[in-house]
Amino acid sequence: MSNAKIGKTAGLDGAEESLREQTQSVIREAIVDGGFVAGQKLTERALSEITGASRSSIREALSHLEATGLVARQPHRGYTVAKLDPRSIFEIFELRASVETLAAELFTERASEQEVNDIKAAIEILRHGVQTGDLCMIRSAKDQFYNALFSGCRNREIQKALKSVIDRIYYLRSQLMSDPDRAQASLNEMSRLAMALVERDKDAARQASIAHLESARLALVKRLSIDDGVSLAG
Amino acid sequence: MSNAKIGKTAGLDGAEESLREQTQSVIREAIVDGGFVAGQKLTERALSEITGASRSSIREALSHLEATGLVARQPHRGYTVAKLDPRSIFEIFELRASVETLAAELFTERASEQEVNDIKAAIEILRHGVQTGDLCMIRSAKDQFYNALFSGCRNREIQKALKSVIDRIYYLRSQLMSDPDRAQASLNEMSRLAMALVERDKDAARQASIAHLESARLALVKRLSIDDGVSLAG
DNA sequence: GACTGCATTTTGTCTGACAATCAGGTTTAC
DNA sequence: GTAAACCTGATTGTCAGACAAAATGCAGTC
Repeated sequence: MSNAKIGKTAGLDGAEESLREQTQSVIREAIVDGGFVAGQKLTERALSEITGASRSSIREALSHLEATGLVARQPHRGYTVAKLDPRSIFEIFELRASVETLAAELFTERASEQEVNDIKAAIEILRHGVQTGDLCMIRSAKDQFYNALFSGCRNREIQKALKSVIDRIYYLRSQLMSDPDRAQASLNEMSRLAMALVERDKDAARQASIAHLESARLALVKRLSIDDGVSLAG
Repeated sequence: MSNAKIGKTAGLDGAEESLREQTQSVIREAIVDGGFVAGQKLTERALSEITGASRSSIREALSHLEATGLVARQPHRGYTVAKLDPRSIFEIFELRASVETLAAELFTERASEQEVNDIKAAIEILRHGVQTGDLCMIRSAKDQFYNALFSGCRNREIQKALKSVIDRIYYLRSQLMSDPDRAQASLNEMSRLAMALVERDKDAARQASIAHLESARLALVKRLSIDDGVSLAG
């Protein structure tokens, strides 16, 4: 009965993750991929059945995920997939605008040639994905882009901070990218950013990063039919 | 035997924290206050004896703290208080310089009069603490200052991000503040920042924040006898 | 002193237990 | 008919105890 779904992944990866970590990954991925939707209740028994892990491991995993902000706990009511109200989305973008822009600036100073090439490659894949409307390709291209950016800025704290907030809005991305106009606009913005990164032009990177995030935020706000003025106030 | 050290804190606080959360707080505070030193091993049995909680609760608490970066886990070797190498300290300050400065800027736009007054009050306490060399007072004044700043910037994401990195270098603060010169310098810098915040002068706040963090970083680096060039490279 | 083998400790995980609490439906009172 | 009171089943929060696997420490050997 136990280990039914996760198993030992015998010998293939040398990583040797603990069961709790694997469980955590399963839950995390289910959330960011949209398999678990925002607000959904996560009962320990259900997770136990899905993952095959015992309540102890599930609870440890949930405790970790709670700290990352992906799930929320209500006393005696258990865990739910964290909900993002418009206000939180605004706040996340405000933070991202600052940190991600810093990451871009640092990238221009510190990235290796390999990382610069990764950026170039990611943009090419992204372009192809947008042309063919392949959401999956778009997603993996963006992942690659951001991984190169994070790696190139040579700052694990920035990486951690960004990863955590991006994780939380990840599931909204596919919603946005399914709109071809937004996909095209996003490609243009990211291309501009990529060009600045490749040329190691700090100022241009800064501007492109800010522009991209602002644009993404507006698109999201529009998509969620939120009056920006309201979410700004208070 | 159980609940020996934590107990129910009967009725005083309406918060009604779960035992796991209380345990977490106890461990966290022990770390940031320096009761547990960096690198120290945290065995489950020892923590269990200290807090009175069972292994399950301890492990949940540790799992949460691991996510916040305060403790580190090594497979089959358990948890230790997270160690900060010079590189990480540098990275944290780089991140802080960006986010904390943003917080200061936002404060000038969004803070309530109450929060402005809290800043003023905190600086007065800080001044008094520095004059008398009372480290405890200095600490609580800085806590108050930062709480007001975080609250006034009206962005919980920024608050969370900053709290988490500041927690991790908290224990270094008292080391720095025990040097009267540094304490005085810190007071001057923070006064300048406070003045800008009170006058809601965004540009001045930005500059003061950057200056303060850079100065704090340099002091820390000097204190730890680190060649800045080395920690910057790579 | 370096190395090997065994005993002890610790981790990682599971199971089963139980009180407290919550959620939902049912009965009762007005 | 609605609202309050009640009961019941599910779920959480926590504990204790179990056990294999891994790490650690130590004694004895070379």
